[in-house]
Amino acid sequence: MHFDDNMPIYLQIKHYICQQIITRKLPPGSRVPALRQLALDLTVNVNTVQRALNELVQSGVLVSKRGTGNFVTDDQKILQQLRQNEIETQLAHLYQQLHALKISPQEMVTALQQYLKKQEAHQHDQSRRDS
Amino acid sequence: MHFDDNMPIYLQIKHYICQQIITRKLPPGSRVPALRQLALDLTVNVNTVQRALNELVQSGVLVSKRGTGNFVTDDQKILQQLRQNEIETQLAHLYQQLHALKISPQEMVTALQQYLKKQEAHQHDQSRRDS
Amino acid sequence: MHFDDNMPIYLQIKHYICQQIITRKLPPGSRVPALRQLALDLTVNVNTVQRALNELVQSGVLVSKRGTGNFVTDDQKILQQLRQNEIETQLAHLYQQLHALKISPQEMVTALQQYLKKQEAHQHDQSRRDS
Amino acid sequence: MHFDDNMPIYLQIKHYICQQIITRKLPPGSRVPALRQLALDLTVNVNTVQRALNELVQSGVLVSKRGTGNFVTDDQKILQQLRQNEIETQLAHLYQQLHALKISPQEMVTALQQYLKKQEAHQHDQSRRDS
DNA sequence: GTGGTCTAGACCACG
DNA sequence: GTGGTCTAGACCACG
Repeated sequence: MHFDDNMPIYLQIKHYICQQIITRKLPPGSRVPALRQLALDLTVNVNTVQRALNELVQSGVLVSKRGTGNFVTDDQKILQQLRQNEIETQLAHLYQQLHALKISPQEMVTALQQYLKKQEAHQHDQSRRDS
Repeated sequence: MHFDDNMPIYLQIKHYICQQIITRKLPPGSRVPALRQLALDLTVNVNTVQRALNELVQSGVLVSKRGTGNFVTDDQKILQQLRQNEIETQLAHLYQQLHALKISPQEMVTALQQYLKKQEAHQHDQSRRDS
Repeated sequence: MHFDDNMPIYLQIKHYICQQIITRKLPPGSRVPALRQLALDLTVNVNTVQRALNELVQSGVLVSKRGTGNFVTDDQKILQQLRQNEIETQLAHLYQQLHALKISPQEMVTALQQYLKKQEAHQHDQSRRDS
Repeated sequence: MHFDDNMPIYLQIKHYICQQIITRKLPPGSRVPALRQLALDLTVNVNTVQRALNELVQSGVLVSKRGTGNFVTDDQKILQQLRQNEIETQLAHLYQQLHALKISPQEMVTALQQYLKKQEAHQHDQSRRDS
């Protein structure tokens, strides 16, 4: 994983773990990799991972069991919410940014569609080159 | 203006000025408020503003004239590019984030449309309440 | 190192580090001396060195690793380019200056050759005197 | 004329006037344009021009006649020297820079020859496009 | 008054 | 210990 130097790494790790949970790479109730393992995987200091996990435990997304590790909550409500929040946050961010550039809602949608079309074309090229 | 603690202030200032330029609140060729004035307005240090302006000068968006001030370029190519870049960056960010959540392109578009519809409704309410 | 008062120190530092990189005194992938150490060695302020390093990071010549230091890129393309740019800049400068004095390209070459011959003779004298 | 922000403008003006003298655009004994006229031509403050002229008077290249203006010296020795100095300075600068990059004298000559050849080709293109 | 450079020194995130 | 950001404040060139 690659980090953006302009944002605290622990926040980026927190976000990364949330993504894993939302996509069920870390399913409900599953054990999160050990602190030190995560630190190794992400080539990051243990303290930094610790801080990210702490905040996730605080918010109830993770449940810490002393001596055995951290587990993804199996509370469907929290998990549902986590996903909704994440998506809404991203959409709100896009809206706010483009709105500040005086771009109308209709334009936002067409701009996104164009972007996705271009993206698709690129990946087509990519996979053709790979095969 | 209010700053996000999780990002360097000078980058936020840079971004803010770019928005002003894109929306023509700072039209091509116009003078950017004086360095010290900006620092006062934004209640940050002169050097912090300097750094933001400096990077914009480096990239050709602003032109610095010794002893007279900083001016928005009137090179339409650069200004066009600035706008395009800004929009593309935002779309790329949304795409990357939602893609990581395993959301398909079609879903992205419909999610955005729903978000915008909800947004519109809110503002409708807002304006009704205001009148 | 001694600085020319008629040019910003940070640019001179930048140039100095580029030379070290081009001549492989700082080989690809190697660690640049610590920020504070460089400031001590060059007897300038930390921020001044920072600014020089920052611009080299921006241009991809250096890579900054949080908490560990700055490293020379190992991207051969960038390094190659750096060398070429540096040489071309110097030649362009000479050309422009002598051209302004109405000196023809042929004369430039012979003038350079004469200068180098004289230089060589001097160094010969020097080494004879040293031995 | 266009100035390099990284060097004092008065030095650049001084250099510019020297070039005019060496190329006889300002012949020996001729009158240098009036202070205020120069300032207008170069779109520069009067004080800045003044400072450049002062230094040229100090070095004997210009002769100031109270109330009538500044004149180029007609002392051939000084003029000869001025030209020689200028050329030698430029060659010395190139040598010093390329030497620092561990480039041998022979390489310097061939690099210059290549640069001039490329330059010639460009100007050929240019003039063909102009006609 | 205007921007550009530099210093001294604080504080932060990360290792 | 390492780099990154920010502040306060000085000094300079230029207009």
